Amino acid sequence: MTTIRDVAHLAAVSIATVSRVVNNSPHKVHQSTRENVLKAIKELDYRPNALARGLLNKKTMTIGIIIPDISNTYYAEIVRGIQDVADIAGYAVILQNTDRNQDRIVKHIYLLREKLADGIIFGGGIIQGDEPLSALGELRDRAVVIGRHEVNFPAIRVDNIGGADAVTRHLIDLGHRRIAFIGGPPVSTTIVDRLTGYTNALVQNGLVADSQMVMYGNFTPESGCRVTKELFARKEKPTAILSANDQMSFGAFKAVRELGLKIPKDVAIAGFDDIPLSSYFDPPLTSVAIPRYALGTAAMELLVDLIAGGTVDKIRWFKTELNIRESTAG
Amino acid sequence: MTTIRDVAHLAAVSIATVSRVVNNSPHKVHQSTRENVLKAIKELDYRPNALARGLLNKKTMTIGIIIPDISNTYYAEIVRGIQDVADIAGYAVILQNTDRNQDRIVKHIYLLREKLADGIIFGGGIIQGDEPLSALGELRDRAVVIGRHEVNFPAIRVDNIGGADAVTRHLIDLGHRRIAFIGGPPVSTTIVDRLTGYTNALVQNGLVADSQMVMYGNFTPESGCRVTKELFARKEKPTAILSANDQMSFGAFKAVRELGLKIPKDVAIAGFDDIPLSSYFDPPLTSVAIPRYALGTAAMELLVDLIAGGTVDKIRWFKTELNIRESTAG
DNA sequence: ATGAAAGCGCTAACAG
DNA sequence: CTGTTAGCGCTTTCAT
Repeated sequence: MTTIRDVAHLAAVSIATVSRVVNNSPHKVHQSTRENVLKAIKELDYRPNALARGLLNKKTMTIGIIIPDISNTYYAEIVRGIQDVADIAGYAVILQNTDRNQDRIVKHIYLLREKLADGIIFGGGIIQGDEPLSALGELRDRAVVIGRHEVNFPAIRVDNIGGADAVTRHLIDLGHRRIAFIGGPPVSTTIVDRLTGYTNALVQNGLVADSQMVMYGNFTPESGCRVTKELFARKEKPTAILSANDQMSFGAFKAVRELGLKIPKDVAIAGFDDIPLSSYFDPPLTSVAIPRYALGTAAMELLVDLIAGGTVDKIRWFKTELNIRESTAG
Repeated sequence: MTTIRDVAHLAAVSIATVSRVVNNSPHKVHQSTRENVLKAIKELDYRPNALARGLLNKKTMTIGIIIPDISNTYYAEIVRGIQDVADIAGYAVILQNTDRNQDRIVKHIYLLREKLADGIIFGGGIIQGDEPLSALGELRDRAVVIGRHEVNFPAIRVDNIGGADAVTRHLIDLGHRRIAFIGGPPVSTTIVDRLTGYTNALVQNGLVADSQMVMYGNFTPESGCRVTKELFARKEKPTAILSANDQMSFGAFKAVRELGLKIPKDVAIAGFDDIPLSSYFDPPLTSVAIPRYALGTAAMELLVDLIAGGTVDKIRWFKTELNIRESTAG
């Protein structure tokens, strides 16, 4: 491995001069000296050691992302947004999956601290309790969260209540009165908000929020299918189903097909997320779109600000968008 | 930030002793001393600085993954596999998206080198030319690739030829004679292999490989839809379509529906990847499954070996699996 | 069993 | 304009 010393030797200058050239230091370096150094650098294929650098100036140009699961498209697109901004800003990104396991969250926070990450983004899932907080240490004021959390870090939030309200109203406007809601694990604030929006819309339109009509899946299509079948095994059957993500909606599609019912004639179905494939199902799915990629870019931009200036207490809201398709309409 | 020095002070020992305790060094440390140190560590919430460590022993416990696009499920699951193994082995993972841009690949390799990554995995896309190779420097023998590349690093490969052959045979066995193939960008070795398998199967069954029947999309459902419509605008229409990924198959579904044709009665459709939603479409899609997650875990295991022992020239093959569903069968 | 000290590769005063 | 040097936090001989 070639070091700054090797370059200094070859260029017959001191290591300080090499450092100045490498860092485009304001310190003046004679043009010819600079060229010599540059030539030596190229010849030796020299790359400054980022560890040594970081050790000195406590800045590693590395940030960490902590998310539940990268293989979930939702988070993957957030990460993509984060990455793209990080890339431009010159940050490397360390990715950590947690599977919503609090112990792993804490472990990963510590790891990021050891590596002297310049900042951290909690991309989803829930941060709760004191442990993660105390684990953060000096990273505490270099953290951004996406979503609604107990902690009050600068945050990127989505108007899930508004989104759920809008899609529920849409179903009500179509004449539906028995609208079922399929949630995910009820610990998620996202789910809580979507359920709240749904309930609000019902109540404000003079309908009863029947707890019998609320079921919980686990975000997979399988669970959507299973839960839908349960719903239709009741005497009071729904005429519309809103599920907390598209995957479960497609499970519902399957269940409904197997029951011999038609969408949207016999039952209307709507989802959340608006994944790219939603318009390719038959019928195309009505869905509440979340600007996932933008969530990521915004989070990283916020973090860059935070690292640079120490801005705090910012919350940036994102709106959802209701994309009406044939699974509820035509 | 608390350092080893602070701990030494509080525990009234030397920093050497603290280091021994922290690293469970074979060097004997008296039990009572050890306990004192441990107490001080806990009290100060001390975490060893990984940069300083890495600087000294040239080992950062960090590896890099270079992939085309994390928001693509295919790669996301590979990354997940890599991460899970990395996590257990104690490695942090730096993720880099390239969008198949060679300049970014090179830039990211350099970055990983600067950060003294212990190893690197090329998770997809193509590594070509000398530039990436020379950029690797000392990382050259700490690299693993997934897929078939010009470079000959230890590799994880998928039997795409066999997979394409199997699904094509399946279509032939069903009586199809005009089978179209929708590929992705033809630079991809994956696509080349799938096309090869398809062609082989045709030829070995005495059919002509009609170049008119081969189209190229770009992996999106939109492109699948567009290309399928083109196919059906010809006089010689296909009776079956094999596409290089499921996304394009679903585009084909849409095109076929719009043409008023029935699947599989009028046209059979099969894809590659077998994404989770494939069995939720109507009809469920026949698809060649790729063990994405296993590809990731295997790659990371290989890299761990490489870092540890310097094993080389290993290639590990993975088989595909043909999942027959109603889009081709009954 | 413990400590002192060298030095990993680099940057930033401080001299000259 | 260029060089010398201290020291970032840590591990590891080498002494004691």
